[in-house]
Amino acid sequence: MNKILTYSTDFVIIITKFRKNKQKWVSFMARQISMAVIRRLPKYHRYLKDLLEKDVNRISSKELSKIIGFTASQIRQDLNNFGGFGQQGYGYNVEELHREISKILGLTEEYNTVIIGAGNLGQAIANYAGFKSSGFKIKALFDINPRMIGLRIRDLEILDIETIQEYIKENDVKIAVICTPKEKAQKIASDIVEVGIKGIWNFAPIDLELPEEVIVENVHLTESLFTLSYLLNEQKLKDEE
Amino acid sequence: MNKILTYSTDFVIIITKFRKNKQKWVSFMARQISMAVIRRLPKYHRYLKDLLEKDVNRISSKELSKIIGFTASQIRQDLNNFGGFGQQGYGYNVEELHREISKILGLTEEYNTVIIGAGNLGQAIANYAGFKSSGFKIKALFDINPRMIGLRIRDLEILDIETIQEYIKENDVKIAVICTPKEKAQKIASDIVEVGIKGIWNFAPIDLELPEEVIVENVHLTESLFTLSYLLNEQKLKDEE
DNA sequence: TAGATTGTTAATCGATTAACAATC
DNA sequence: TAGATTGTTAATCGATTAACAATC
Repeated sequence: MNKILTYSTDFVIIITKFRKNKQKWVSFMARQISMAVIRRLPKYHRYLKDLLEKDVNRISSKELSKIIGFTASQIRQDLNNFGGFGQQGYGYNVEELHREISKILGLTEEYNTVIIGAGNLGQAIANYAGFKSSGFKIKALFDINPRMIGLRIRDLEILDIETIQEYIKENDVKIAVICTPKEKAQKIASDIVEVGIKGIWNFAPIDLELPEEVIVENVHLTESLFTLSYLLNEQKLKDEE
Repeated sequence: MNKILTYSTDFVIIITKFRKNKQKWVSFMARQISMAVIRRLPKYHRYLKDLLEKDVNRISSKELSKIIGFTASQIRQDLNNFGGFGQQGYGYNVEELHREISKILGLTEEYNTVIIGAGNLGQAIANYAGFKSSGFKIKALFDINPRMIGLRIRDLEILDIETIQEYIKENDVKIAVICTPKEKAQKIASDIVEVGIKGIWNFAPIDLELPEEVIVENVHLTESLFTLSYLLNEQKLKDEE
């Protein structure tokens, strides 16, 4: 009897905590969302934004299927992982759905961010417009090359890599973009995680070894290029038949 | 009887054609290799190169599993899609396997390549070292901005986008890297495919609509960044529990 | 109301993992 | 030879697709 009382008290606490926030509730229930679904979310976000800009205000899974290329069934399954955003007989409200997916993607959260490596790629990313629709705020670049230190990319200063740990602590930086050569990447990653970095957007061609609670998203350009190479070769063999 | 004769003649021709090239034979048999497998190949290639550089000359699927993070079973399955590269009781010869995967990836094929869009990203890619281990030969950059036309990035000239169709035809260009704003990407892609482009490495945040025989490999940076954002948010909710 | 379309369960398909005979 | 490890078949797991009752 005592046990049942305890359980139901816990249950009331949980229900109260999440009543006003369905997304948190769903996350708490934590039927782990598969990476396959997660990686489709940004694409939904992009297509919904396009629709918004065309002043479309409602869309059915069937219509969306036609433009985005997933099956209608998959679209409904995907969205239902996060809540019932649609309405029978009507479909989905484009603006609402876009807003909800923004929230699910965490685009409303802000993160102080630094770019490590101020070479061509680091500079390209510093100027990258894609950041503006996210909560990542670029604060500075870091480089090892004395000739670069002190220079500015737009309104961002290039700082000495030697000072990065201090900077991260003092400026509450949570995210880093790694654009260094692969030889430097692991050491730097370990160093910055030590002082509070929670997530890394990694462009170095290496698989970083870090504590599992640190989120690493890789952009392995070589792997993408080699995949292109494979597919070209395959197509070529097909043509020769 | 006639039919059987015909069949067996065909068979002899096929066998003869492919006797010396197992990879072509396997491709011809065309049990379609899944994208999941294809996208793992560059990672095998990278880890095998690392092993080569460390003068390791043999490795078992079990050992490789430990460093690359796929199961030993998956490694053996993956490799066997392309041929029996291993030896019972011994494992795989690192140098041979690396060479074979290079061939499978088509890294030995050469492709004249152009970069379209000479902004930060286009320049970063023009300077990108990852190309050197592939067969993609960058010949020129193209831009719409008159102030950029005529400038040089390393030893590459920036040419007028207006002249691109002509250039592609005259220089036997087969591959293009698209680094333009998304508004320009579709039009340019259609234009260049018209004059012989076979493959596109697309950095514009749009899904290009092109004939199905054209190979498109997308690098959608925003989608990668938004995935990072999602995972950070998820981790945050976990921490708050 | 009738038609449309969702949310959700069940069926199918494909990819990963396990197991083991073959063999170096 | 005995031990190790592959290549490959079978079992499992997970993701996608189909179907349909609920309901706007």
